[in-house]
Amino acid sequence: MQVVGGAAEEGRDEDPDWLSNVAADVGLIDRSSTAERVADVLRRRITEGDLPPRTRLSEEQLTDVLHVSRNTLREAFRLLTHEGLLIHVLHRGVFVRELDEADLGDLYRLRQTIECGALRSLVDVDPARLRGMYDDVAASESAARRGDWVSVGTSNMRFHRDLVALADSPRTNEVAGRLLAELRLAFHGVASPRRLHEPYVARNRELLDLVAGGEYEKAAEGLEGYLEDSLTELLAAVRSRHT
Amino acid sequence: MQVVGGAAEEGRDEDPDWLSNVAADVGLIDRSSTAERVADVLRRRITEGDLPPRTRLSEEQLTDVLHVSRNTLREAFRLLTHEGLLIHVLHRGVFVRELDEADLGDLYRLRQTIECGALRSLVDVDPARLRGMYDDVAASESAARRGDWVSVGTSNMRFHRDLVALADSPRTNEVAGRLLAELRLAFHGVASPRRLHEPYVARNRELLDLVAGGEYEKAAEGLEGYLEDSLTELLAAVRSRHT
DNA sequence: GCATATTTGTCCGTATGTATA
DNA sequence: CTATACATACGGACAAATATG
Repeated sequence: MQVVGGAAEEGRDEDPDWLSNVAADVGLIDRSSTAERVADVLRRRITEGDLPPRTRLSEEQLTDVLHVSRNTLREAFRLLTHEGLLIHVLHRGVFVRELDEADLGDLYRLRQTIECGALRSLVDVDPARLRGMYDDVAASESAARRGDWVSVGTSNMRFHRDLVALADSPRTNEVAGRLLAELRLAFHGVASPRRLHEPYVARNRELLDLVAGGEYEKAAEGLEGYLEDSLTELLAAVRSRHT
Repeated sequence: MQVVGGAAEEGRDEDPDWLSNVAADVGLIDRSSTAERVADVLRRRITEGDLPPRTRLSEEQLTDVLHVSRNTLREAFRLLTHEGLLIHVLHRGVFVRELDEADLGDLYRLRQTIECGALRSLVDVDPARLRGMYDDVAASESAARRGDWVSVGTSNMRFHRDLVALADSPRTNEVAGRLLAELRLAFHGVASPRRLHEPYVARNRELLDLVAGGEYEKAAEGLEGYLEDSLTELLAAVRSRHT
């Protein structure tokens, strides 16, 4: 398919390790099946907002564009459906998911248990592991100064992903990743992304300082209120969009 | 396919609501696709222990037995792979997942945050909603008196599923369901299921009484220790099996 | 190490069933 | 009610990778 180009066209006897590493760095993951690469493309289009909620993904149309068979495409659909980005209506096809207010409430409640639970499970975090999160905060601050609120949102979400990752639990990471991906569905198409993201830049730094100081319980309590406020803002934003 | 038989053979103009309800009750859900029904069959075989971990699921073999095409079967594989019950090795096929000790530790840590988080989020649970859980406990006690430890394990897991369901969060339910399904992979093939399940029959009742009394925080704390003990037992059991 | 057989990965064409105009 | 469009499911085919001798 066109995305990976002629990477594995000619039958090299052995792909050296550095090759797959480079491919991973550039984002052209080659170790995966065609279906997963198709899913990667669609996931990006969705999370970047090119495919807004309620968009129908026609099998015929996409097989033409992506140059893959319907079977392969359907496998990609399955992947994304189970990530919550698509919904599958029997005999009607797949659509980009739209989140209603109940979904948002549910999403934030689970975020609260997952993220705060991750914080509370911490013991003696190596300060070196917080460097990435300080980078995330710095990226948010820089983007905020530029007024690039979409980028602020992106690095805020990366902050939360890295926060959960401190707990070193693969399954927790996976669940958190899915929640954050779903959340992006709600962020796109909001009238004022500034109100949605700006307040949390400073709060992220405060939170991170608490973690750096080993005050995990305090951090968890702070995060609880943080998420409640965030949900309130988000609900207000989507409500104003629908009127 | 043969599993659902001739449920919706003749084209009735309108299925009355009670009909689909009955179908759901009996477990012959007809609204699903063939792939999902195939996945249901395989899921049952796996969770019941008929297909032990490391078993390879041959496409050719299963298409013969289940009378479905390879494409349909592969869609079912995809579903179960994303539930964590199968692993998919590129160009080698799918295998029933085997959990190592790290998996078990990870699983229980996430269980702890999810289940205890669900308990802590409760406020004023309607006592009527606890009836199902009291039934679960009664079923465990009855099976324990019979010495049917596998059934004890089954109703214990149902207890935990219903416990999480009290929080009324669809996503939390889904995550908890997947965790419990994965857990069953580890339970089967254990030498002494009694040690694994018996101690928790009484503890389930204690826990439930705390919930009935509105002592959610106390229940959550109790559950933490409960799960730690359970993990210790489980690790000992799988270790003794591998020697 | 090599050649062969087996199995999976991918794609295509088609027939059937379902939803919507 | 009919017609159209589309998803569902099937079977066959070939390529690619793996396993086996």
